[in-house]
Formats: sequence, C-alpha cells, structure tokens
Amino acid sequence: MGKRGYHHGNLREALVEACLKLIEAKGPTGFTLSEASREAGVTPAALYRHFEGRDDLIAEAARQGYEIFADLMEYAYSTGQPSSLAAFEATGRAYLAFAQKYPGHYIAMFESGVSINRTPELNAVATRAMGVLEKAAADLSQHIPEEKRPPPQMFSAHIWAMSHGVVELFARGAPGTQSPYPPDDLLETGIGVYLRGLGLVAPNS
Amino acid sequence: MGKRGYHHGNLREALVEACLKLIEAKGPTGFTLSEASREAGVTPAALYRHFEGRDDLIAEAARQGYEIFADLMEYAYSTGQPSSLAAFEATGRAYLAFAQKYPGHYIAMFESGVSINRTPELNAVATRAMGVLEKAAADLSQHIPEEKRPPPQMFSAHIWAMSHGVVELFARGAPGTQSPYPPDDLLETGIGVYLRGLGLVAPNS
DNA sequence: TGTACATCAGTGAACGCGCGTTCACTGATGTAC
DNA sequence: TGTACATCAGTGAACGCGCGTTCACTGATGTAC
Repeated sequence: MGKRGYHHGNLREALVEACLKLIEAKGPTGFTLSEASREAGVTPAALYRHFEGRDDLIAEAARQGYEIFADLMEYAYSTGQPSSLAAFEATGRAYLAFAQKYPGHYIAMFESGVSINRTPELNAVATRAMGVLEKAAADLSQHIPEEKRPPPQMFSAHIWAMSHGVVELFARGAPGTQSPYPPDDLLETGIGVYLRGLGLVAPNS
Repeated sequence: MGKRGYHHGNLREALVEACLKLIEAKGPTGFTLSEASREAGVTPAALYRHFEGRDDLIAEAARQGYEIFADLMEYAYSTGQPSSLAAFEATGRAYLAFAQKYPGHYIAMFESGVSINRTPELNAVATRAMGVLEKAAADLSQHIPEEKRPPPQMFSAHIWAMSHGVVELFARGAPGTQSPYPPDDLLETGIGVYLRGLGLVAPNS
C-alpha cells in the first residue's frame, strides 16, 4: 500500500482521493491537475496514464460518489420497511449524512457541472441513486388521499430541494449563514412540517 | 458611456459586470483576472487601480447583489401588506425571481465563499436582505397557534433552504437534474404544502 | 478664453512562476519456458 | 529455480502559454488664475 518506489500500485485511486480532497478545500475549479498529482506523490504526466484530463478525473469522483450514495440510500430505504413513512424519513436522513460524510463527492456530483450524461455508467448509477428517493416518495404518496395527492415526482423534487438547500446553506461552513439549529434538526423538522402539510403525519404530533 | 480612449470612464463598474458574466459562465473560481480585464477592454494592470485582487472584486459583486436583493425583497414584502401571508409568499417569489434574473450576483453571494463579514458594508447589506425574509416569517408565525409554532428563525431557515434548493437544482441548467415542473411552480407548491403543514392555509385548498 | 499645472486612470513592459500536455525514456513487474 | 523477454506505469525534460502583480510611464481630464 502507498507507493513502493517506481510503481505506485494504486495511483488511479490515489488521484481520485487527491481530487476529492482538493475539491473539498477549493472547489471543483479551484485546483490544478499538478496539485492533484503532487498530492498523490507523482509527476503530473503520470495522471495522463489514468485520466484524459480534469473533467475525466472529476467525473470519476462523481461516479464513485453516486455509487456510495445509491448504496446508502438503498440501505436506508430498506431499513425503514415495511413502513413507507419510516423508509422515507430514513432516506432523508441518509441524504444529509452522505453530504456531510462525503463532501468532496457531494460537490463533484451536484456542484461541479459534470453532466450526468457524460458516460452511460455515470448515467446509470445516478439514475439508480435518485431512483431510491423517487421510489420512497411514490410509496409514501399512496397514503395521501387521492384528490390532494401531488405527483410523486413533484413530491420528491420538493424534498430533494429542501435537503439540498439545508446541505448548502447550513451544513457547510457557509459564510455567515449559520443558523442556530443543527442541520439535522432543520431537515428533520422541515420534512416533518411538509409531510404534515400532505396529511401524512398527525396534525399535532 | 463606454470607453472614450485612454480613460474608460466607468471601469470599476465595467469590471464588476465582466466578473458577473464570467462567474455565470465559469463559476467563481473558473475565470482569471486577465479575462475579466480583457472583457472590460482594458489591461490587467488597470484592474488594480480599482480592486485589491480577485476576492475584492467578487466581494463587490456580492455586495451589489445584496443591495439589489434587499430592495427587491423589501418591495415584495410591502406589496403583500397588510396580509402577512401574501407578504410572505411575495418574498418567496421575489427570491426565485432574483436568482433567475441575476444569476451572477446570486452565485457571488451564496456560492463564491465570500464571507459576509469581509467588510462592515457587506455585512450590513446582507443583514438587511436576510432580515426581510426573517421578518416576513416572524409576522406570519403570529398566526400559528402558539403551541405548534416553530421559532421564526427555524421557519425562515426552512423556507430559505427550499428556495435555495429549487434554485440550485432546478432553476439552473443543472446537469441531468431537470424536473418536469418549472421552478416557479415547484417553489410555489412546495411552500404551499409547508404552510399547510403549519396550519396557515386551509387544509384542502 | 487661454495657459500652466496637478491629478490620476490606464499603459505596456517586465518578472518569475506554475500550468497542461507531449514524448522518448527507464525501471519495475509479470510470465513463458 | 533461473533466464529472457514483453508489458506497462511513472519519469523528467521540454514546450509554449497565460497568469498575477509591480513599476515607471503617459496621456487625458479638471481646475486655478
């Protein structure tokens, strides 16, 4: 493990990790490929053995992120079964937990400008990940009286938006935007109010 | 107006505009000061007559953004008076409208990493802007039965998070994240459900 | 109206630097026999 | 177990380039008299 002299052994991964670290620190366009190579303990030219360039590197970071994300979301979803409410709330918590534990991946996925259609694999894994959230929303919306049931896609878009907003504004060290509430509580209560608005949880619980 | 030969006439503003345009196109760290100067039709050195450097330039862009934003929010708020619900909803719409009309400013304000505490003026105008949202939320929360009333700061954090999430995910040409609903509708309905959850609008309206 | 002078915004040359990308190379690893 | 050879991951030198920042300068504008 680590470098064993001339051959690194696992350079591709080391470069992705360097990239994640730098993205976290300086944003997706705030670092250079030379920095990433240096961080991995290798000449800049070596990077080109593994990636076509910057976009390719970031896309791989995003792909790995979606992979982890999809797994976490699937696990959370199944954890809450058979209650569709519990499953839904678990995915919400998993979303935030992922963003906090893997900020570099999160940024690569949602803030770097990599297109999800860049490669078929990227598209596939991203679809799998977002599919869990949509499924959880669709399950849950079965319980809403039909006449006041929003389309599940709209439902999940609302939840995704609130989750993403909480992450961006309150979970990162955003400048001057700290709120007196921890992000977990904010998301939990926000989703709670929203679900109450849909008639999915008791009005005065 | 425009450049009149040797003296530009309004270079400071021209540089801010170039900066906004470039931020919009390439993100807050994706452009160089040389590009910005070139865009303004001027030597890179000229920029230093007006700004200390990159951060200073972006901070000024953000400051101007907060100024516009605060005015828009105040106008929207007063428009909805005397109904606190109407005032609140108007500020929500104004938020989204601002983000769409001034994407460069929006990014400089909320995604560039400029600290709101960089200068006293920046802090002051940012506080003024966010204060409107908080005031609208506080007004409205008077109408919530006391025992189920969340703290107004939490209330406004929820709304801000959802608004920001809608902007980031659905209002920009985000990669592969387009939803079948226009952002305006998404935000309107999302806030609607949320307010219903607080008992602020009729359950089946 | 004209002239002399102060002010100051923008110039252009210069600097050292690190960047992305290429290339022929070299040295470590794996494998056939 | 040993040897010859193929493979291939990483090197290091090289390139041209644009960057940020400085500096003494120049030329336009404003103003005092």
